[in-house]
Amino acid sequence: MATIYQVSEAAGVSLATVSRVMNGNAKVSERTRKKVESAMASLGYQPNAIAQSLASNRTNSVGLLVSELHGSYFGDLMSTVENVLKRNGKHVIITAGHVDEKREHEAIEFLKSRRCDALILHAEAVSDDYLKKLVNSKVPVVVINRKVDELEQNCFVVDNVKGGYLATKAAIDAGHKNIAYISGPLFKKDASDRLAGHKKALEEAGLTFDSNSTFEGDFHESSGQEGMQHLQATFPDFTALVCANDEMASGAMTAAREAGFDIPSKLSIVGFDNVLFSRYLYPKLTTINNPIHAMGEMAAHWVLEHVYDIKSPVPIEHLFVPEVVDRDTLGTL
Amino acid sequence: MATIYQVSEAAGVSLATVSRVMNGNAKVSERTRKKVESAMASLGYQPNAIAQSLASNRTNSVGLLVSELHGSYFGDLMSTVENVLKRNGKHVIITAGHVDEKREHEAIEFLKSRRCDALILHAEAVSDDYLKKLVNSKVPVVVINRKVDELEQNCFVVDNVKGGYLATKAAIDAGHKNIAYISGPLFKKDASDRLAGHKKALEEAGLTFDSNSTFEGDFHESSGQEGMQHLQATFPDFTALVCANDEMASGAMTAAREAGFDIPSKLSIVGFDNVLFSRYLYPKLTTINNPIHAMGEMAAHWVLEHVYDIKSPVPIEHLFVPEVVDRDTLGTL
DNA sequence: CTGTTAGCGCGTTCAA
DNA sequence: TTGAACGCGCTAACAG
Repeated sequence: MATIYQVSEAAGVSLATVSRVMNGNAKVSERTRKKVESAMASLGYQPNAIAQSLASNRTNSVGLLVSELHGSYFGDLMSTVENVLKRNGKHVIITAGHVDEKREHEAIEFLKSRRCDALILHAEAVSDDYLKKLVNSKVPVVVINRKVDELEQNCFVVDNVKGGYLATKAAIDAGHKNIAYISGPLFKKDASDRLAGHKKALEEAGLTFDSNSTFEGDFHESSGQEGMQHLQATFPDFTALVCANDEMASGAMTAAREAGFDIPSKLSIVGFDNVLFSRYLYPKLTTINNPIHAMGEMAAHWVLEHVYDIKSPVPIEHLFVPEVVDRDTLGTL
Repeated sequence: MATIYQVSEAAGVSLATVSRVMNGNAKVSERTRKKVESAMASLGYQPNAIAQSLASNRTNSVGLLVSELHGSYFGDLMSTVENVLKRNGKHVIITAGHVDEKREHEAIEFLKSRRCDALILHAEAVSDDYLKKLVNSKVPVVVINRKVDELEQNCFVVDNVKGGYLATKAAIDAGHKNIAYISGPLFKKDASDRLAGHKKALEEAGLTFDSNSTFEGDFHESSGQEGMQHLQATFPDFTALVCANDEMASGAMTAAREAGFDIPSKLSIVGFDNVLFSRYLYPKLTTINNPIHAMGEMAAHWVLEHVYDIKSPVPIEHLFVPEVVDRDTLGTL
């Protein structure tokens, strides 16, 4: 690996001059520029990003924390964030927190130790206090899918209460009165918010909420199956089932079929998130769009604007509104 | 951000001593270790990984190139690689090449500029020559899902010919004689290999290959739909359809249903890859297991062993064998 | 066991 | 417009 020093020797100029043509910030005469450039080319010179970072205190890379590296939801998130950042010459360093406080913490510390210029976090397990400290430290931070008090300007969230409301409202509008619900793990804010929206829609329609109509799942497919089975016992007459995410909806659909229910003639199902595979399901899942794509883009633009002085092409917004994606699993009664 | 220098001052020792307690490689007396550790704690010291890397020429991070950051296939790959590496204290830096020669090249150069200790590449677009040069340069490299001549020891691949063979063989064994095929883009080695396997199985069973029975897709869901429609015109009597990956199989299933074919009573379908969502499909997709998980693990172990001297718990293998995953979309004739 | 001293490869003053 | 010199924060000989 050639170094800047060898280039300077080959070009017969000083080290500083080579640095100047690399960064193009100071004046360099056309002639010396040519000399340097051809020297770089013939040596196959590539700057050492590590050394550049140490000297300039800039890494041109932003850290991204997700909960998992697999799954459509995070795939979409990583993909969009990387896209807009790379388009602007910035790189992304991705880590996974696995929804575990210790591991999330470690992942964030890793990103900090790599001196990322900014952090984009989908942090679920770490405390609000920790996030506040982080935001008040040197490194610019934004948080996705989590609203932290006093940090509104750093958070990008979807209105989960409204999403939950819309899902159940759609079922109600289709004529359903006995509506079961499979929630996510309720210690998670998004899960409890969605459930709150569900209750609100029920109430508004004059329907009473029966605690037997709910099952607490874990956002994974298998708990959708479990939930479906459980609910058949505790709340046998439901004609519609709202699930707090698409994975569980998929599991519920499987269980429903195994129990002999045709969808949607015998049972209607509504999901949440609108992940990619929801349209591959059969019947195609009616669900609530979680604008993860838009949130990821916005977070990336925030970073570009606040850290790299690259103005965002769109106004920065922090609250995103979900909407119903009407497909084939919700039937009218 | 406290530096090692401030810690040394606070602890009343030299800079080198602090370094020693951090890295734990040289002897340090219990007393001074305590002093240093408490100084580090009270200052909230965190080593600057950038500076460490520059000085030690070690980054403790390995670069991973995938084609896309989304999709089950790459999700699985990233997830497993990260898991085994992190378990051994190494970090992963992920980049995407988007199956484009220029972008793959840039992504790899980025990883090199970050001085990754090793590279794990799922490179589809870059040339064999480039990969050979890379392997012969300083940085250790392994390639996933691509066999490069002379680089067998650095490649981890599944036997795609055999996979294609098994898929079609399964259909033949179930009594099918008119078997259509939707391939991937044939300039890709894995796609053409799978097709070769298909032909081999046909031949072996005394069935003649009809070029009208094949449609060249692009591995995406939509081309599965197109393929299905196309084949109904060119090869109308097929009772089984083999697809070169699960996404296209999913698309074909949708198209088949829209055309009124029941699966599997009227039409059998076999996929390839066994990605996560293949079991969420209805009916659950019969497919060929692509041991991406095993390959990812193996690649990670290779790196640990060759670069970090951490012996692999399992013998390193380079060729993986696919197998049939028997589910619900293949019916007997 | 501990301290001193060179670098690692590069950016950035400050002079010239 | 260019060069010399210093420093970024840390590791790694080499002494002691």
